[in-house]
Amino acid sequence: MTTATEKPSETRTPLSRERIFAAAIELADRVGIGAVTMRNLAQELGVEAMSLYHHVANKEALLDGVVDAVVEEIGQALGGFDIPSGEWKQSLRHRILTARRVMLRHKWAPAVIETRTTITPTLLRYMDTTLGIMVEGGFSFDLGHHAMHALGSLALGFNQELFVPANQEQAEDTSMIEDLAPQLPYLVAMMADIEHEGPDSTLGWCDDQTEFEFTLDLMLDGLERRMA
Amino acid sequence: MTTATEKPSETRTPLSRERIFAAAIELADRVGIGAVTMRNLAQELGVEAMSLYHHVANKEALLDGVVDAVVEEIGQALGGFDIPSGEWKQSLRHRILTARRVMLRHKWAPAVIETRTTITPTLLRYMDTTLGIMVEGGFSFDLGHHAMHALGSLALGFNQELFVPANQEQAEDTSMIEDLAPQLPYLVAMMADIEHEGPDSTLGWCDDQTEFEFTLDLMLDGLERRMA
DNA sequence: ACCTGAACACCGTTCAAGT
DNA sequence: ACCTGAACACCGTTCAAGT
Repeated sequence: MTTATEKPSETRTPLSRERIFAAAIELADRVGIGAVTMRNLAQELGVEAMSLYHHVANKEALLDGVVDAVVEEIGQALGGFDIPSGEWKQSLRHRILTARRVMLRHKWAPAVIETRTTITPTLLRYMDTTLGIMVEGGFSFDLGHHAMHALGSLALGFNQELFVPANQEQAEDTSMIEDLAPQLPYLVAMMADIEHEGPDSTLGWCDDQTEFEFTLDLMLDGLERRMA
Repeated sequence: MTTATEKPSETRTPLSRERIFAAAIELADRVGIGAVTMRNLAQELGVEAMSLYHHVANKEALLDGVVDAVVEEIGQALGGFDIPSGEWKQSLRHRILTARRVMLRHKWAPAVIETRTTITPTLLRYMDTTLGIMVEGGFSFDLGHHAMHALGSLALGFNQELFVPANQEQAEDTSMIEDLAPQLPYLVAMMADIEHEGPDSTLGWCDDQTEFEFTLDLMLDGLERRMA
């Protein structure tokens, strides 16, 4: 598959942190993050599990590296970590929507990012330029600081969706809601209101992109007001 | 310790879902969620691990029950799931800050909640009354629906803090930032700006409560504007 | 109806050994 | 310097068996 000649074990590409992280991302994209175990990952690389420990301290360090590589990918999608010259609000909006597109390629990434307890160099650079966009746009450091907290994971392109259905059957199983309907007048009324809009609307009608942009604009508008 | 007489194995309290969930919460509060294994939890209840499976289908169902119990605790802290009569913005603000106080008692809960893929009855009731506050306050169902998405985990009292330092040493280790300082002009300037405010300010100066309320008010103000 | 013990198929990781 | 194989101490869970 690769351009390497097929002579086995002759000039085997040596392991490296970059190769390991790239393989982990590829594996997670293909079979899910749950299947990214040290043993599986090693097999993917044609190596024994213990060989990985020569390049990463442990599994936590592996996941740190994976997150770092994903943020690097955001940087590439942005054409580098520069501060664009235009208006801050538009720059920030574009940056966050770009990050979101990268996250949509790696649906497992938000969950992994949220388990991290250490920051990575690439992420620090990403945070710095994000703050830079705001400061160059007229934010005080104090407001910029609050804004970084407020945007939170949104700045990395995801809004933690609580309770995404694990599978299709689950998404279509409304029996619990039907049982509880008398106790849920507002949710039931909301669903009725939405069905009124179109016959193909059901409980799963929410459009993620729309909701993401609604939240993003809610915050950007609020920040703009506080700046004034 | 309990009021039960000490006669062993005579009138042992039978296992129940409620007892199991309560014990799991107590154990998580005391030793962390990572130590809540089926074996440890069983030992805490004076029973074998396999006995738990007679009451919960598996570990996922256990965690679902735990989340349900935590939401129930929010309900109790609110004095029930009723819709208060006052102004919507104040009611919603109070509700969310109350949820936050409960989460501060169970610091592991946000992470567990974010791993859930099924919704629970108690959570549905909590969501319904949250929506109810907005609708009774004049929101359209459409705006209320967007608002539920926008508030997201905030409505349960937490704002996913990315990269909380795992320990004290890590929080005080600024060597990586110092190495990268030339590439982080805005973060460095922000830190300098804050030190200017007071000599005891460091990188860890952020006050969680303040940041939480900033984000909350940012969103509530934005929703108020969109309602008009 | 409820609980148990042994066993299975996994984990991440340590260690001593190979080349 | 880099990789390996066996082993250890854990997991969640199945199964057949007890009372």
